[in-house]
Amino acid sequence: MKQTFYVTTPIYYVNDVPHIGHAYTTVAADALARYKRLSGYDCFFLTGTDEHGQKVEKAAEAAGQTPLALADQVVERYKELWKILHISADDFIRTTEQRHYQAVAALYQKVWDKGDIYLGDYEDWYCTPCETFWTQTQLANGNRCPECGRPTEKLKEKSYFFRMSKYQDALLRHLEETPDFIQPPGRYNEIVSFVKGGLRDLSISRTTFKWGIPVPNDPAHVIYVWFDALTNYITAIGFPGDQKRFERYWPANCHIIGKDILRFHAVYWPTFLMSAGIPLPRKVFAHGWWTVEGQKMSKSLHNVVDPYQLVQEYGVDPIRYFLLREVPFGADGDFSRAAMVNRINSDLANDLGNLFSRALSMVVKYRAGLIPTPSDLQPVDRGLEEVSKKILPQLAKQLDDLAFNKALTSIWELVNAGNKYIDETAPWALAKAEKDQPRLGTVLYQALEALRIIALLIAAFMPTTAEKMWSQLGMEGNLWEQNIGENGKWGGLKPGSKVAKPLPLFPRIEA
RNA sequence: GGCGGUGUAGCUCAGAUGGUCAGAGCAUGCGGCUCAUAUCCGCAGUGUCCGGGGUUCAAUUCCCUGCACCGCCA
Repeated sequence: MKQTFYVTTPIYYVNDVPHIGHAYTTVAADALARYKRLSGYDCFFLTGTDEHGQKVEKAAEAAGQTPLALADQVVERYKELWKILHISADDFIRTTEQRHYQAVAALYQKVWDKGDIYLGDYEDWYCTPCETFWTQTQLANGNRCPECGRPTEKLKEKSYFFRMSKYQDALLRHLEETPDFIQPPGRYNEIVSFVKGGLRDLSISRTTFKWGIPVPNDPAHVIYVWFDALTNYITAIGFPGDQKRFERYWPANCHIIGKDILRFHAVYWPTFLMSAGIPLPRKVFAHGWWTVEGQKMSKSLHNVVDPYQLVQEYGVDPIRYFLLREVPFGADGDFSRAAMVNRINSDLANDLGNLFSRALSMVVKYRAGLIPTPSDLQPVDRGLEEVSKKILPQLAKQLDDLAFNKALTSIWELVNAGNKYIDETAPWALAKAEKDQPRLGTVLYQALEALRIIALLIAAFMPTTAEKMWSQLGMEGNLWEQNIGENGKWGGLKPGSKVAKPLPLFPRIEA
């Protein structure tokens, strides 16, 4: 039986429309999922939407429709974007689905049975005009509403609480025993110090709005955001009904999230699970934020990057490449047109695209498009193979660390080696002499073989480009049925098969 | 206010029990090739490794302190 790998994105809130930040998280998860599938794993990749809560309720009311109708529309936008970005999610979960109601109720019941839920008073600051509760820390100067600036008043409501404080020591122990539980390391330290600072019990229900999952034993309450939302990770793999499937994929190998929701994933979620007696996810990875041309992305600055437009302008694979190559996953990055154009032109058009183009052109020109049979290998030929042999194990490690930028840098070692190889062997010179024909065959074969392996290795990052390369190289097997370990070995290219006259993989962008 | 982190070539960053540790990519300049999307290959640089003090035979690397920026918590 295949080893499993379960990776998730957060579920995105339907009160927001998709922007580059959502795309970033999801593209990263997709690259990881694709890589794991190509490495022989039975991979399950989950994304979806978070649809409950007061904001959605109010937005729907303002728009004169039901919350669900509003959600239905936004959900389509997410689904459409994932299609455009070639996201290979295995499931798309919505918190409004029946299966999720059942899962949340079941989780709640387990925690309740453990004696970890009690009814208490929840105190917060209420802005009457906005009908919104704010925590003390969210308030503007003088306890004013951060949204409208008007004074707020302290209100009390009944709420069910989760005994999170009870799990402080257990969580701390788990953090100490599992230093890679939270990534990157800086975030781990933050969480450790947060937990050491003491955990308070957590309010997990509300009575001030209706749009949510009712508390099983007290339907006057709805389950508050995180208890509802986080549960999606177990809903989608069969909790609680399909125990067999659930146990197959749980615990998740990696929750990929933005750094803004780290605490909920690194503290709330593990303690919920501990209480319910469910194993903890293996890893939570919090990535950074993108600024835009050096500025924070915000609605008021009107600089929110629209992924649809981006894809239209630059193409899917260049965007995916840029997002994963430009910045170490976990660090913040700047999204600028100049950086983007530079990456596309240098790495994609000049290095990879041109390598593909020059190699295939020579096969077409000198060998009528038929892949030649290699003969005796010289040191320079073996040198190229060595590069490919070297980077394979590196890649596996880099992907395990979600070091996408390093992985791509490694793959580009082979791209660069390919260009250098062609330079050193000068096939155009070999083509002139009859006696050099066998040598020419070897050289062309080696160059093309490097490209075949490159196609396989970039497939997780740039699926469409990889497919184009694969088919233009005359490969018959389905790219997605390959195994990097097996088919990443040198010599998979079949002599005699026909290659196509190359079309530019990546057009240069004139700056 | 408390605790983490960061500060290295024009730009983005990598780097080391303290002693070939001063590096990569991009940008710049020069040379080479011509198969290729005017692409590729080679060569060349420049750096008070944030400031100050200390430990040491030796510190960019360790310690203290100052400055700047960032994160988490309050």
